[in-house]
Amino acid sequence: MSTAEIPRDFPALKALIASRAADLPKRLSQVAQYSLQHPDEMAFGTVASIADEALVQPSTLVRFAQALGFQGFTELQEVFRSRLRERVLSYDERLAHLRSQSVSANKASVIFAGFAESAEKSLKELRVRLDGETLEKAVELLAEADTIFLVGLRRSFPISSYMSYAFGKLAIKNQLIGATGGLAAEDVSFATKQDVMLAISFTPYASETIKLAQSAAARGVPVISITDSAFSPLVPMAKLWFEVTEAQFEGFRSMSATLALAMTLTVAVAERRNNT
Amino acid sequence: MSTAEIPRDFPALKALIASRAADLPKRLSQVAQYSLQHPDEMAFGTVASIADEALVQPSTLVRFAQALGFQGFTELQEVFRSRLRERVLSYDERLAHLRSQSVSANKASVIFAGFAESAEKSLKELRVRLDGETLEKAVELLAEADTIFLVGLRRSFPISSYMSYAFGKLAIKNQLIGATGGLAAEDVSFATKQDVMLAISFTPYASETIKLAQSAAARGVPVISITDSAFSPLVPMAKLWFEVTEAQFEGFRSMSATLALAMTLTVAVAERRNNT
DNA sequence: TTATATTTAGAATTATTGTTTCATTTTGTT
DNA sequence: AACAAAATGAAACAATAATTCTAAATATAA
Repeated sequence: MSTAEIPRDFPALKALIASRAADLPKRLSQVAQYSLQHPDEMAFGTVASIADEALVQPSTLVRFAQALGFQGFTELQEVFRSRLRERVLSYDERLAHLRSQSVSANKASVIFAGFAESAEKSLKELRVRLDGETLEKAVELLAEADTIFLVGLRRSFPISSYMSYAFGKLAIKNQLIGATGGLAAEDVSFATKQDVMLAISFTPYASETIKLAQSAAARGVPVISITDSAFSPLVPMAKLWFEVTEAQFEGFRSMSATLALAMTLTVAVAERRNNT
Repeated sequence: MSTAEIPRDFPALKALIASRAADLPKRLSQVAQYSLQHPDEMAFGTVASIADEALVQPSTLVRFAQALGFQGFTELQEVFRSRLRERVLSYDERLAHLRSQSVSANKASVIFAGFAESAEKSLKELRVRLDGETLEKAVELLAEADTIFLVGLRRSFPISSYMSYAFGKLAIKNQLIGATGGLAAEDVSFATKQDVMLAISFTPYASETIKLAQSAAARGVPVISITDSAFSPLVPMAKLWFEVTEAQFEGFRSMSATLALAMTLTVAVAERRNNT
């Protein structure tokens, strides 16, 4: 153990824990992980309460502290507490810092703040707008589908690919269209009335998405659309449709609200299927 | 004293103390003043240490707490502690509340609220945690890269595919790995020291992502990681790394914060290139 | 001024909490 | 498979800390 430098500030402690965690015994590395994931609890809790939550014995916490070079748990806890003390202070400092910088220098963090802001705004808006009944109907329709065809290109592709991944994990049959290049039209031609197509597109609407949705609808395949306005070309042929208006920043639209809706549909469909 | 409402949150407590301070006995109002001037000490200190600093007897602190309607000092201290973890706590509480609902009602709109909530929590947390300097360095590194290699599978694939799309629109040379099946390792083998790899992976880390990042790093390709903990296997070989902890709901993690970070990197790199 | 009520200080008490010990289990090596 | 070493869990122990109690001091009212 020698007389290694014992960290007195949180960032240093974090680095130490992270580096040591791998070669620590099982329970101790379990504590290592817990400690970085629940730093607040580490700061305020008692040995017993923390041990309880981390699913270890109180003595393990003391050993953990000692393994890091501290005399006991109390000394380790002091570092976690210092983090909270500093955070309150650095809040004001951070703001002052941002204000002074935002004009010129630290451009990237300003951009991040902008994207975070627009994501939050989009979420807030969809919370208000999203119609519970449409949602229920969509879930029901998707739950009864044989195969779910997911269509989304360009900007919408992350959404459809995420849904495909999630449906896959939940053992729900689905077909992701457009992932592999030019075979989209052929893939979709297999869809029948027992299937459902979920089409996702935003301005400027990718023409291929629209064509695919139209041809599917023409053959009687129910289509559910996620799009950004009532005038969208994805609306007319849709059996059900969702309007999601994402806020934009620097010309790029957030996707948080759409993603939240996508996750909702995925999970809700899975639950619906399990309960019937 | 009657059964007045005992404040559980700091703002309410502050108001109560301020209003009562005047008509409290000398020592008690002395404590009142101290408590609002040193809320951190009130949160962390012991009865003895606080009494010492406030120049009163320990018992006075207990009487002060009781005069406000609390059972003892411990109960009062809990409110001061809550102030320091307030932000995070109230989010978790809300999520816990939603989770408890979803078991019974199982309505899709409840699920949506849950995902929206966890998205907002993730964003808020990353706002506090994201280090401006790391961000700047990452932008610089990416801006100077010849080709940007994007590695992200499974859950991270939506992120990397979005970045690939956005980089493409911004005319920044990039290579999306893993989109087309088994050629990943070969694609990556073209990367040189002039390129940069951006690797994205979260628990449970896709083994292929890790292998690709390792082999690239071993050949001297700078690697930037986006991952969810300091223990991630993507951290050791990374030149720079971002920690993004996404809140989860129903076993599915939000991706909003990661996406916001991805968009930030994309746009910031584009701007950096245009300005030099 | 005197009597009464209130407040306070300091010690005594009770409770809680951190630490240590030791038997047991697990892990790694011969 | 047997042994040694390391790690772990449970409980006992020691310390620390919160609370209560009592006597003294102070303020208040008659």
